[in-house]
Amino acid sequence: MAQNLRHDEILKIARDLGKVTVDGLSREFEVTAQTIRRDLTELCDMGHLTRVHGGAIPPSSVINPGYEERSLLAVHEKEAMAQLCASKIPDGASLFLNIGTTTEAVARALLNHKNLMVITNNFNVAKILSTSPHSEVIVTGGVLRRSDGGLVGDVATEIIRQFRVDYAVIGIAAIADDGMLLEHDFREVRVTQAIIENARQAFLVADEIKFNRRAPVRIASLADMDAFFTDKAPPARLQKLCDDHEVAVHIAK
Amino acid sequence: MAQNLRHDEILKIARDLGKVTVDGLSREFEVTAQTIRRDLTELCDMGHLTRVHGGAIPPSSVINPGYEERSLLAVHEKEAMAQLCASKIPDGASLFLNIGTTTEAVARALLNHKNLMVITNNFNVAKILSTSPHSEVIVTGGVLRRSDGGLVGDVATEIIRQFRVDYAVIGIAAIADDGMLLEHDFREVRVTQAIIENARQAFLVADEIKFNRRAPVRIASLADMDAFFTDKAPPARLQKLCDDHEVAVHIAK
DNA sequence: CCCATAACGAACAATTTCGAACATAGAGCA
DNA sequence: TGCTCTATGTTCGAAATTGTTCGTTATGGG
Repeated sequence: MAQNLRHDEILKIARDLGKVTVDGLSREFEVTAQTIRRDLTELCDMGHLTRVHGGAIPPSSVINPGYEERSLLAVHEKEAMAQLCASKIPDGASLFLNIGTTTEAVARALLNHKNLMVITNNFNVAKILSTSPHSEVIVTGGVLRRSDGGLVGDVATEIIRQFRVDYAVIGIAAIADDGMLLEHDFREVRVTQAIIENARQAFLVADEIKFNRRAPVRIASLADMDAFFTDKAPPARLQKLCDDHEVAVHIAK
Repeated sequence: MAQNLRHDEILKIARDLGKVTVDGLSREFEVTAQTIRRDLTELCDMGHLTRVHGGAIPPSSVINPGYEERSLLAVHEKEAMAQLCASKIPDGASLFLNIGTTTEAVARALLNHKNLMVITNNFNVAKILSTSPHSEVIVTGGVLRRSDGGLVGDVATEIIRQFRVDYAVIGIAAIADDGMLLEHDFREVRVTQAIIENARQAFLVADEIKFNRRAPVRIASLADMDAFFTDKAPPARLQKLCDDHEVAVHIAK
């Protein structure tokens, strides 16, 4: 990885000005445009810049601050899982969707459903579904957590208890070996538990990554779910747990 | 993924000013209007802006179909009012913002303030302010009303009562001759009243149009406000009411 | 209601930028 | 010295962007 002399400087300029141009840099460093293009190509491959015609800009500075990278992880798998999950939810159903990028994917997959009633503490889910004229969206209150669009706070629990819905669609941070569902933030525990308690059926949606992750806060057990949507066959122990507790396992594609 | 050198900057300008014009941008970037039109078309296709005749505005109301068709003129006046109102709110303040497109404009004008704490039952306001890393946003829960992004429901009142903030920024549907502040939906009455009660100062923001409108539900009186921001001098009777009750009247431009 | 004006979008031409391939220069090393 | 390796310059056809023109469509004023 031969770090180029210009690279640091280019990044600095890009951050200062919000952009760099091939032409400007080639004059600045007194090299040919082609050399600058090669620099920019490398910097973009490393993810430090985004290439545009005529130059480059810092990666998605306005388009979607920070959040995008995480949601880009395994887009296709998430999409397929979400579609599968959505296909099990009929038109006219009422449902909860909790915090997490996975549930956002489900929200997108539900855009063409009709007459849904969706209750969510996920600001992004509300944003997505608000574009569909077919469904009613109810948002729980709370502090808006910028990192993931979560609405955090106890009021959510109260609002959720006012409903008794058909489905709960749950996304989580990690699944332990023994089937424990885990989250990072203890404030979400009660909310998610309330969601599970007040739904007739609970669907867990979690991609393979969650099998190998850790998180500190215990929310519930995989055994409490009615269905489990994922993208790869789960480890044997989890599969057995599902079999023992009659949790339907759906693997996308 | 057809990103362009100008796109990022156009979005920034649109967010700062609440609008962009084809003419203004073509001068700014020194390219022809047609090129700017192409840029705007792409940004709109990606959903980052909403096109209007002569320019584009942030899609703060993807939800609100009527709003998109309004002319840039109205946007401009609202913007001036909003800027004026925002200028009276110091960094570090806590405030309520209620439902209405006017308060959305104020939210945009507040984007560069630091360390604000904003409590709102306006989904669009939350969306706008969530892009700023400087402020904390708290949303009340409720049913998401697609027509204007309002969060409707009684929980809002409860949440609001948990706070005692510095400023309440109130937008309303109409002002009667005698200074009554009016709304269309009775469900908003208690929420807005709670907002006024729990703020040290109440700011009313309303453009000229509101003087000549009618609405059925009484919320409060202009006399209860501490300041009134508008874009044209109000009718004599209202002006007198303000004078009598020490309501500061601020007329934009 | 009609008209003048501005804004719009499509099509085409002119220009700029891109990336690949190849050439060149200099550094490091046996 | 002769060799290799890397960074850079050069050239050129392809692709993308931009400017121009023109007929169509909104908007605001009489």
